[in-house]
Amino acid sequence: MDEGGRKEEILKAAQTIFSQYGYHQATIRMIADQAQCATGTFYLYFVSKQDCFLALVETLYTHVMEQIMLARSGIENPSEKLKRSLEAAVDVFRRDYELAQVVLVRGAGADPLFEERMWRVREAFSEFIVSDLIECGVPRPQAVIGAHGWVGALAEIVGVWIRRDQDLDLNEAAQEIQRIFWTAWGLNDFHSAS
Amino acid sequence: MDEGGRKEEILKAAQTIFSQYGYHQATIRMIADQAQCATGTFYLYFVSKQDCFLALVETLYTHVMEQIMLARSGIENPSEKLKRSLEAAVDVFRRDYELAQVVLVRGAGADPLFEERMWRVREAFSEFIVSDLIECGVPRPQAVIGAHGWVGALAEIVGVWIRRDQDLDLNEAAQEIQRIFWTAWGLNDFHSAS
Amino acid sequence: MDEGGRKEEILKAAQTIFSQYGYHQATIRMIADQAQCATGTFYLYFVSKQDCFLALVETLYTHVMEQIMLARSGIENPSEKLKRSLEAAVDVFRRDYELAQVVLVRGAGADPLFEERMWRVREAFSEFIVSDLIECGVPRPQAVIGAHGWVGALAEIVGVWIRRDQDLDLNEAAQEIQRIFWTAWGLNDFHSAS
Amino acid sequence: MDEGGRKEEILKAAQTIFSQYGYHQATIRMIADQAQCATGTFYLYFVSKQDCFLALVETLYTHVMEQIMLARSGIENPSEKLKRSLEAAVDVFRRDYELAQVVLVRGAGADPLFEERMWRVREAFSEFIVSDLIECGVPRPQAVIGAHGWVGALAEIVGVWIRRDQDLDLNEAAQEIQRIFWTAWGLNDFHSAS
DNA sequence: CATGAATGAGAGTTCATTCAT
DNA sequence: AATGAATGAACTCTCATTCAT
Repeated sequence: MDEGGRKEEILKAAQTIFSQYGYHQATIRMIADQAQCATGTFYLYFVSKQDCFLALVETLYTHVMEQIMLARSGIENPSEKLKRSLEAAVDVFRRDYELAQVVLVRGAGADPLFEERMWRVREAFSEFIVSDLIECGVPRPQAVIGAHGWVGALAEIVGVWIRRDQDLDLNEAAQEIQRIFWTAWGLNDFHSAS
Repeated sequence: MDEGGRKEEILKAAQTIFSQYGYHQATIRMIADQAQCATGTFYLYFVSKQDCFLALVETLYTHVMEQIMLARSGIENPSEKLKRSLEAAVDVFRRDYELAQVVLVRGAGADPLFEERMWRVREAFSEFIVSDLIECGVPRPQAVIGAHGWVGALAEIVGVWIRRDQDLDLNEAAQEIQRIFWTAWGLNDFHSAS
Repeated sequence: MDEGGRKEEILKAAQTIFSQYGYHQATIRMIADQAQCATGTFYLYFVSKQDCFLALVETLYTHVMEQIMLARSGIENPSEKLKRSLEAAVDVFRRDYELAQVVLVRGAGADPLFEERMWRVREAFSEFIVSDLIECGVPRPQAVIGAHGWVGALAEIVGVWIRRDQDLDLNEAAQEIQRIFWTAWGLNDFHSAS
Repeated sequence: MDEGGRKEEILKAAQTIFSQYGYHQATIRMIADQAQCATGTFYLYFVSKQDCFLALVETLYTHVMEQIMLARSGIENPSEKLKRSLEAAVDVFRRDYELAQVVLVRGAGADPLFEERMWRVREAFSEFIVSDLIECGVPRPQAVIGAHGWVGALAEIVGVWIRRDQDLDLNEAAQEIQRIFWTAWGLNDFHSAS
């Protein structure tokens, strides 16, 4: 059948509501209304409000990781891999606009539990970059700091993009950020991949 | 001493509680307990929970701006001004550890009102950087993106530093971030100012 | 039976509690306890405590107006219409003992909003009497004052009746009040309608 | 000295505040501000908020009774005594506008305790009228009901007068009410006293 | 599976009252 | 006598969660 229906419907509704109201302002009632179901139905698919929010965080994480893996497959050159990875991540944010808003903007101070999870995601993402940078010849200490900086820079850009209702070319901005870090590390094959 | 100021006591307590629990998990009762006063006393000094939180946000903002102004006074060289501004900001975060945590980490998704306020602060900070960069000869479009990226990178570094309980040299990291952006824009007087 | 209607149950409980304690001494918990439900349930049916109280005021108002309309239907003689109207009103108070107590006795100084509403009701009732009196040939200025006086006299009688736990023949008293005003205005068909 | 100062000042302030906001909306703080003293000072003169309110009720009661006594002194004719008593009472209300508002309008549903006191006052006033009426030859049962009706009618008129900000000739209205009851009881010396 | 009425713990907030100064 | 900062009990209202249907 067209199963996968109900839970995904509710997740979609939750995403919309959370992105609009934030975690605490959003109520189960709102989500249920948006999903056109009863509040009780929500609890058939999710243990709690938290559980549902975390599911969204996981979804974004999974999407990002999937796309990154896809973008890297078959590429040997480490700087090219890194470049494509970042492009893939930004692409996911651009396509999953609402989801990115929920996780990157609304999730931050919502709850210590989410923060924990979100930081693990960022950390994971950073370590990814770190290993690529090391392969590119950047010494580990600088690579670690640079990776965090890069993640932060990207998140800020995405945040600005979301807040300004996309009145900013996310791709262009992401490329400028990339150029900055690229130049700083003397990775000279920058223009070959554009 | 004499006063010490009841309001400051409560602000200090609020800072501690908010930094530990986040805005929504924190309760007025917790704050009052921490400040060793009754809940009613809290309301002698603050109109509401929100009001108190915003007061903390403003405090950090004021501290940062004060220190930046101080660091810039008498400096002519634009890249030197920029460098000192950022160092001053990072210094405030390092000294006001808890406060930075409340505002930068917990405040984000807590409430639409706070988000609004925090983004305005970040925006203000960015525009600061933008004007210095332009003075340094960076074209405006790149300056804008770069400034946002820089703010994001710094915030992330501070976030990591806070989360890891300061197990990271914040100064060193901030300098590495600075080096990255500096190099990317070809600002060659970097070492002359150290 | 089936329902009985949760809302009606709560209204009944509120009526009992309000009549006993007055608006401000009554708490939502008292009402919920009386209605044998949780406090949250109260808020499924009423927006606020005020809303619930006003609902009771409206109920009495509606009952009175309904019965008055019924009593007047098909009657031509203006003094007869007036007489029957007043009897109908008194009848409602006698039957809806508690409700009358809530609205007429407890509602007065409880809240500016209620006062406003209650005075509008009394005003409406007065204007009713005024128009009948004018039809009976009483000049408008006297009719207006007389109508207010009549309403006040009746309210006082009902108040006394309620306070003395009905140890007073309300009907008899109302008729004596009527006789007084009737005589004063020389309406001589008094006995023809008894 | 000009003692009698402080307590009377606070009573005056309380009267103003209670008349404007009603018993429950009024706060000790408001009264203290109006009296230009500290909240603690309030409690030097009154045991509680209730105590202060009751003092106002007593004040009005005393004023009314004093004036009535004065108006009756030396008068023999019972209907004349009654007439002058009522005129004296209405006069007090007219002069002590605010106080009348506090007691007659705001005090009603404020608190079971006040209601109790207020009803005793009204009862006392009624019994006054009753005894005069009996002297005038009105049979006791009718006199009792009539007296209550009269009190109610007067209170309503005063209420309307207060609510409409005195846009109504209170004296005239009171006289019309008097005429009504007078005529109803066949007291024919009405015009001799005007 | 689905419902949505019912729950009740717990939040923010107010304000009459006290008491050290 | 006068102060006003401090108190804390008690209130109204919210909303995540449950469960009988």
